This record gives sequence, structure tokens and C-alpha cells, in this order.
Amino acid sequence: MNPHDEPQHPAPGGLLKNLNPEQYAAVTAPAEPALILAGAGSGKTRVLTTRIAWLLQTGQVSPGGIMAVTFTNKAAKEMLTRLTTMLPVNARGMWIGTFHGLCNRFLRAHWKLAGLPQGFQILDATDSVSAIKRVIKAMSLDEERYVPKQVSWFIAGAKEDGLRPPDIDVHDEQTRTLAAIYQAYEDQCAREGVVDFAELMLRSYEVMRDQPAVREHYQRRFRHVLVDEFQDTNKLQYAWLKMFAPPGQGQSVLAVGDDDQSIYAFRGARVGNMSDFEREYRVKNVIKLEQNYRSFGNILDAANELISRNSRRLGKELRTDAGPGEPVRVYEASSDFAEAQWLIEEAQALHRGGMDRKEIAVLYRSNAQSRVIESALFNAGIPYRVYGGLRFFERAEVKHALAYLRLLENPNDDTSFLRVVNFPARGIGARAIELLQDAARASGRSLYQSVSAVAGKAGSNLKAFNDLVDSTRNLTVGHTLREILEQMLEISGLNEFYRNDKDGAERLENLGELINAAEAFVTQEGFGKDAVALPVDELAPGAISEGLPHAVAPAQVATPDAETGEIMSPLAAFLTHASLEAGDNQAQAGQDAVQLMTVHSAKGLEFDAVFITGLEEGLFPHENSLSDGDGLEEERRLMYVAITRARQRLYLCFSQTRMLHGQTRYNVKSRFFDELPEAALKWLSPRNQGFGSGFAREYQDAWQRGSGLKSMVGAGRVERPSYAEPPVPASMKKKVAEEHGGLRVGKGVFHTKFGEGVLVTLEGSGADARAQVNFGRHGMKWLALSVAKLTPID
DNA sequence: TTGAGTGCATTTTTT
DNA sequence: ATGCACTCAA
Repeated sequence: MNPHDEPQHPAPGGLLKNLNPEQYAAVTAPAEPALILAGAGSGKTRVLTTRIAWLLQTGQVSPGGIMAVTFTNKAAKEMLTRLTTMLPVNARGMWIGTFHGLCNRFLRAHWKLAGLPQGFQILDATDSVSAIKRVIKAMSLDEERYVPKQVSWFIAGAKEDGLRPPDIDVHDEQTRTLAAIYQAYEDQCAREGVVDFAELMLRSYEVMRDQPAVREHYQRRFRHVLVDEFQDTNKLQYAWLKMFAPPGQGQSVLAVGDDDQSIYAFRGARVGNMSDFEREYRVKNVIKLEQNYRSFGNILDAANELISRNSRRLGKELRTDAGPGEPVRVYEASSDFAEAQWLIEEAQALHRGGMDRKEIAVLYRSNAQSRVIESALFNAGIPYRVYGGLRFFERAEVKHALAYLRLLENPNDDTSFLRVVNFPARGIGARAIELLQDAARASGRSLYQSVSAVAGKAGSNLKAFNDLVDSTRNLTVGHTLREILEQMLEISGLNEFYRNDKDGAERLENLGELINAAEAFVTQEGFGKDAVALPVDELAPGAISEGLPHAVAPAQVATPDAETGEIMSPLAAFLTHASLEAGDNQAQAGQDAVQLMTVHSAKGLEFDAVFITGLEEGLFPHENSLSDGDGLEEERRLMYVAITRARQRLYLCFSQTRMLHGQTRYNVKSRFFDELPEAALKWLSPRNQGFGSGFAREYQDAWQRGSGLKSMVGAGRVERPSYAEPPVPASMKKKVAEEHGGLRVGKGVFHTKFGEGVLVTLEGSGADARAQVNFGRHGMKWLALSVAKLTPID
């Protein structure tokens, strides 16, 4: 269909009902490039899904002609779920998924052209680092100078710039070596038949770039491409997109994003892609979604005022019909502990007032800040949930099990081999492994293939390991995924190991959970939404791949491969799934618990009440962000994201004193307070709250810290501890406030040039008296009191 | 092979 | 303060 003579489509009433004019315009935008600036809480997901539903319902496109890309599995899933409630669609024909998920799907179909083995497996970030570590060792390079993590960063960065090892600009020795490591790592990955995350993107980009037939096929196929969170795309992802839907090809590309919520520059996201998109695609349709359906007015006023301080914005202001609502409450605490204590009392009050605990979120800039809050919640016996810990498929025992499974699929996967060759221990030590690695390196073969080259006791132990893997494989041929897992867990000795381990109960549970996950994958997911190769006729010349019989009975057989007719086993599909989706991070996700997370991980979520904690110079905005150019603006966007998470109530708090890295820091309140509209704020008196003043508070403080988190078993499972009065620590008794002419350590001071600060240290006396003051954005200063005019404040 | 002891870094993170 | 990665002795 020619997009330029767009016919009038009958507007199906149900779908478009209740859309505001901007949303309506976005949903029914003509089939040409469009940029949607979607503010926080403006119904972005709704627009995306309604758009797809509308396109399908009006017959402008069939499922096979749609590609919708997101960043997270969660977003992709949500889109799919909402879509299916709007419209009975055959989801299989559509390409809805994450960038990486779609790349995987693409490479499974074109593995040969991509130069990959058919059953290639995917390395997660941790696997990739350990693979790089092996490369560095094999090259006998100094691990101090070439830190595996940093090298991994370098390689991922290069790939995201579309660079292969020969393309690296080797201007110095260091870069030359890095490029050499990159090359060796690539070779190793090829030998082992694995790809990392960045490779998924780059490899599929290259296939599209270098294979005209494939490129033309997909460009013809995808009439409508939709991209979520466009502000988070990196250089490679944008280039990838342009391969599927280049400017001027008549495809409709709908990019949805919010430049004000771009908070991932540090990992390569380029907000600039939005304006590049607008220019390169000659976008006529820029639609702003500014009507907010989430928050009350005061909250939005705060967000708008704050973000207006940023330059280089595409320009957008949120508005609401909901009225001003409650003021934004601000609390100044004396210590991080008092901050946590106050926050908990406030949260309890909200809960007593009928708010679910899971509707209350506590946000912080860095993970280290969660400890005090956790500790306080724990002691108060309030259930809570911390986001961002280890996720299911990242747990050690699960990774062990997956490594065994990978070896069943591909014994030449050295990463997996090394992970489990001596776990559980079977007498294969570092020496044996070194010998084996030497042999493998010498012959250019895998560790598995080199076992026979190792002599003696070590050799026979290694052989026994190989036999173990081989026999498991032989034993489980033709069995269900569940049976394969059960057999593997027994034969490998993992089950027995954790049965005998005194702390093994939870790990055993997780292994059981892994079996469940496999079962669920096979039945519910109808495995291989992502993993299964495309139907044979997918690439038939001139094929209009809409309406193909995609339906495959789930849990039956995998779809045969496009070229050879070979089948991707359920096991291989499950392993792929495990790499692409790390799973949830907490067992009791369903419980009504207060939600703790970093501001970054709060993006995309919303809560009735939000506490933004630790609003102090150096912490938020973070000190490390102030050095680089766009750093402060990104911090401000981060704050903007945090504010706009709140529906009804927003609390901001900061503390005069904070324990960080084992040292007490005296912080100045965040500059962001100066950037919020005073009329929307309500400052709460710090004096009437918490533990009162001085000694009593510090004493309580010290004791609470001492109790720590060590004794905790798990969130929300513990009752309030009954305790005797703790003894007064000696350090407390001796403590005397340092004072000088009305100045006190820990209290505020004013300096005519540097403004407000916090007194950190006082030294010397008389003419020699010096003071150390933290002036926040002006930094830490030493001042001679005989010269500097410091006046106490408060 | 395993345990205790030492050194070191410690913004944000999905796939 | 604390966790983790790595070293060295038993």
C-alpha cells in the first residue's frame, strides 16, 4: 500500500474512545515517520498498543507487517498483554519484543548467513566478563592493566559503535592491545559458539547491511515499525532500526520517547537520536503528549519547574486536570538513621490511612543508601522489597545448572565447562585445568575435546567429567525438558551437594524453581516466541509474509530451521530464554511490601506515595556526575523521573549527616531544592520529629547501626525485636562537641562568598583556628577562622 | 582443595 | 563499613 494515498479508515469506536486529542492524533497518525514526545504518565503504552490495534483493525496491516521494539521484557510483555485484551490477534506473526529478543529471533532464522552455529548460545554480562578474563590470561597480559570488566566495557562500546577489531583506531599501545584482546575474544566466542548481548545487535545489523535479499525482504515486510523509549537507544540500535526501516522507504516508523527521561547516557544511550530521527526521517508529525493522568498538580509543578532548568530540551510541559492535591512534603533529618525513622513513621501513617504498602516507594540515588532504610524497616517489622538484587537466572546454583544444560547442547562451550568441571568438587584443581587449557590452546580445540591430552590422575578425573556429561546427554535423548533437568541435577551431583550443604535448602528450592520455570516455558510460553526459527517460507522470494500459518502447537515440536529443516531443541530454546530474560529478583513478589529501589530502576513505574531520599549535594546530584558535561543535566532528569513516579503524595528528604563507606559525611541539601517551586512545597519541622536532639539521638543511632543487617533472614519475615536497653558505648561517653565562637561541627554556617555550608571539622585555637566546611557545590574548603567570616545558621 | 586473611573499591544497569 | 576477589598456608 502506498502510504501517501492514505484511505479514510472507518474509526472503530471502541478502540479510540476516551483518547485525548493528542493521543488520538498519535494513534491514528498517517503511515509515515512520526515522533511522539510522551511525557511521564501521559498514556504512552496505551497509545502504542492502541495504535497497533487500530492498524490491525482497520486492515492497514496484518500482524506480520508489524514490528514493535522495547528495551525490557516487561515492557514487551505488557504491550502484548494489553494488545490481546483489545483485540483477538495472532501474536505470533508480529515482531514484538526487546531489541535483543528480536535480534535473537532474526539470527535464529539467518544463522548461516550470520556465520553462527545453529544452536548458538548467549552470554550474559557476567559470562562475557569471565570469557574475556580467560582471553586476557591466555594472552599472558597483566590483569592489573587490562581489567576484565573494563575491557568488557571497551568491547561492548566498540560493538555499539559498529566497530570490529580491525576498525579500531590504534593510536597507542594500550588501544592496540585492547583491539588484540577484542579480536581474540571474538575468535574464542566463535570457537565456542556463543555471542554476547552487543554481538546480537551488531551481528544482525551486519547481516541486514550486507545481505540485500534479506534486507529487502524485511523492509518489504515491516510496514509499521514502532519503537518505545526511543531516548534510550544507542548508536547501533538506531543504525539497526534504519536497516529495517530506512528513511524514505515509505515505511511508517513511530518513535516514542521522552528526552526529559533520558537517564542512561552512561551506558551509551544517545538522546540525540531523537533529533537525528526527526531530521533524517523528515518527520512532519511531532506529537506531544503532555496531558498527565498520573499525578496531582503540585507534583507536576515541581517536575516542570525542575526540568525547565535543563537546556537542550525538545520542550514539553506536563499538565493535569486533577487539581493541586497535597503539597510536596520536605523533611530535613539530622542523620541518615533519623531520615529512615521519619520515613517509616510517615509510611506507617499512610498505610494506616488505607494505602497499600506496595503503593509506597522509597527511592534513592545509589544502592548503598538502602541499608539504613532496610535496617529501620526491618527493626520496625515492616515488610519491604528491595529491587535490583540478584535475579533468578543469575543465582549461582541456577547458573551452575544452566552450565550443565549448555554442555549437553554444546560440550565445546568452555565457559560452561570451566564453571562446573569441578563443581561439585571432583578432584579437578587449578593445575589440572591449566594443563587442559594449555593442551586446548596448542591444538585450537575446546577443553572438552582436549581432555585426552591430559595424563595421570587429573586426566582420568577429567575423563570422568566428560563421561558424566556424555552419559547425561545419552540418557536424556528424546526426553522432556523436565526429565532432562531432573536427570542432570541428580547425575551432576548438584542436588546431592546442596542437600548436604547446611545452607543449601534455599538453593535446592531455586533448583526446583528452575524445573518449574522450564515447565512453564514449555507449556505456557509455547516455547520459542523468540527462540524458534521462522517458518520455511519466511524468505521465499516475493513472499508476502502476512498471514502465514505461524501457529505451532505449544510443547510439541520446535519449528524446523529455515534452511536445513533441523529442529531447535526445547532445551536450546530454554537456554536462550534464560539468557535473554534474567527473571524476577525477589521470591515474594506478590506480598504487600514497601518498595525500595534506585531512581533508575523506578523508571516506568508509578506509586501512590513516593519518598525521594538522600537529597544532598554529592549524593543527588551525585558528585561523580558533576565533572562531565551533561552530567548535571542527566542528574536533573533523574530527579525528574523520580518526582513523576508519584500519584498522590511526594516526600523529599535529606540528612545533615550520613554514614558512607565507613565515614560520616556532612552534607549540604541538594541544589534541586532551589529549583522547585516554593508554593508546591511544605517544609516539615525537623525538631518535633524523631528522637529529639543531641546525645540521645546519636546514642540510639550508634546502637541501631551496631545491630546491623547480619542477623536478618529475609524481608518482612521477622517480628519487632524485643530488646533490653543497650549499654552506652564508650565512644559516646567521651564525645564532646567541638565548638568555636558559636560554630558547631555538623551545623550549618554561612560564608559571604561560598554561601551555605556545613561545618565538618574544627581545629586549633585562637589565631590558629581553622575550620573545614562542606559547601556542597563549591566543594570542601579549609578556612582560617581569623580571616574567613563564618556565621552560624539555624 | 579449602579456609582464613588481606587488599580494594564503592553511581546509575537492561539485554 | 562491607563485601568481594584474590593470595597463601594447612
